[in-house]
Amino acid sequence: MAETRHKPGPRRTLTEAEIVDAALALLDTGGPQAASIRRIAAAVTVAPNAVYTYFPDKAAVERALVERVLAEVTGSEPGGDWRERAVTLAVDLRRQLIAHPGVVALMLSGPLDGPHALRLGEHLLELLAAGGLDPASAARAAYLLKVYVLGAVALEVADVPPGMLPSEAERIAARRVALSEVPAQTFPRTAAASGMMAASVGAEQFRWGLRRVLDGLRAEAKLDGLQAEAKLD
Amino acid sequence: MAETRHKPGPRRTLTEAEIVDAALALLDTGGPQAASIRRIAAAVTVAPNAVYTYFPDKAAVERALVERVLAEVTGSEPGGDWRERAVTLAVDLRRQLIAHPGVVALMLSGPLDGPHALRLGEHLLELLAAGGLDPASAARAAYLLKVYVLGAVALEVADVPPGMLPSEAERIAARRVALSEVPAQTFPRTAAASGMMAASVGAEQFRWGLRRVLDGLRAEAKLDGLQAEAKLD
DNA sequence: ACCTGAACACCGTTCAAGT
DNA sequence: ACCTGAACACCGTTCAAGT
Repeated sequence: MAETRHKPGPRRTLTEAEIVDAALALLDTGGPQAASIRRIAAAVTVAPNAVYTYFPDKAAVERALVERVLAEVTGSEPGGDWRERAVTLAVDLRRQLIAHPGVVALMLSGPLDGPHALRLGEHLLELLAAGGLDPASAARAAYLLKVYVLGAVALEVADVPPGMLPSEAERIAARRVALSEVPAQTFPRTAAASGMMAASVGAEQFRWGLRRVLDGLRAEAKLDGLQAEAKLD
Repeated sequence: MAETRHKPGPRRTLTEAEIVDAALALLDTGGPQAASIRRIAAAVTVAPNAVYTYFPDKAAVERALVERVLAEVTGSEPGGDWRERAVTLAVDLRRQLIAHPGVVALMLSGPLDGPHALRLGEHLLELLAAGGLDPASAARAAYLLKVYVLGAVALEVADVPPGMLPSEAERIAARRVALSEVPAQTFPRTAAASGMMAASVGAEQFRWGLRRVLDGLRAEAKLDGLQAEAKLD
């Protein structure tokens, strides 16, 4: 914490990683408006424009932020049922994204073409192929799973006020309150559903939905399997 | 187009709807950065702070924008298979959101609790109940369908550069180009999948994924049906 | 190459004042 | 109540200059 005042000149005590770490901390604690270039620079005790030595623009910092978070998603070990492996990967990805709600919006604001995004996509395709899906089915299945995970996380995170990282119990409680304010006479089913939904929002609801999606894919995979066998005959 | 210069004073020629329409046009043609309070005000030829007579802050304008777009989603008529009705509703919602890509980010940046959002949610619950799903199953199924539609649209729209409203063919071509740049030696499956994916992105892929989700729900619904019958015995 | 101070063209929002 | 001009505290980004 040495309060060193720096004159202009080469230092290179700063790293891309340090900047991204500072940006992530700001995003987590203060929401998107706290993750400005100027505040990031202040956090690493540097002039605002010094950031542009390391990143061409703010979009590049945001891409690095997404990659930073995706880097910590490991994936699943080979072997075993492909559906279980898919669940493991999806749950792991969800946990990481829920821990950094601000990053979810960044993921959906541009193409997911960074190295770690591609690595996870490749991992998923690999896993599906190992489960016996032909390449075409695996490609569509991987896309569907990506849609499910990102959609579920985005909706889960949408209610979270920026800068707050409440526990799952707190998020569920907050949702319960929000849904209980729905006028029951105009939206009776929505109001009635609020009680059941609130209890199942979160990891449990996520796993349930994921199971439904995988059930839907299983039928497709079987069909493809039959078609493949038919071709072999 | 009379270039009337206005002195301060009550006019009330301006409406909330006019402001929202102007904001939507700016968002569609220029992306999120074009939909600033100042540019919206300029579009309706008014001083920037005049907007605050109609909306408390920018977030309120954004909520109105979401409602404006959701208002045009009709839903499906009663009768017929509930799965077909769900497809109709989902496809209708997708078409409306794809036409206004900038609104998708706004939808995912806060709770979807506006009147039209609630109306569509209620419509979906109604449709599922008419199909024989018990309230608890319908609530979870509705949430899953919401996740799928919003996730699919968000991913589809993520690549679209702000301000461009390319045709579906153009978006498919753009995605093909983007995916063809994936290094094939490090991500072989992703590179291989690019060819198949590119052809199926868009409305066709959307319907396919929706069918998978509905297939997954069908198994669940049957199970619930059996449980309900068992209870009646 | 790396950093600074200063400036530019923007933001959202507030305030006092005019009708 | 509705609108204006002016101002405030911010942005992202660029530029010329220093080491």
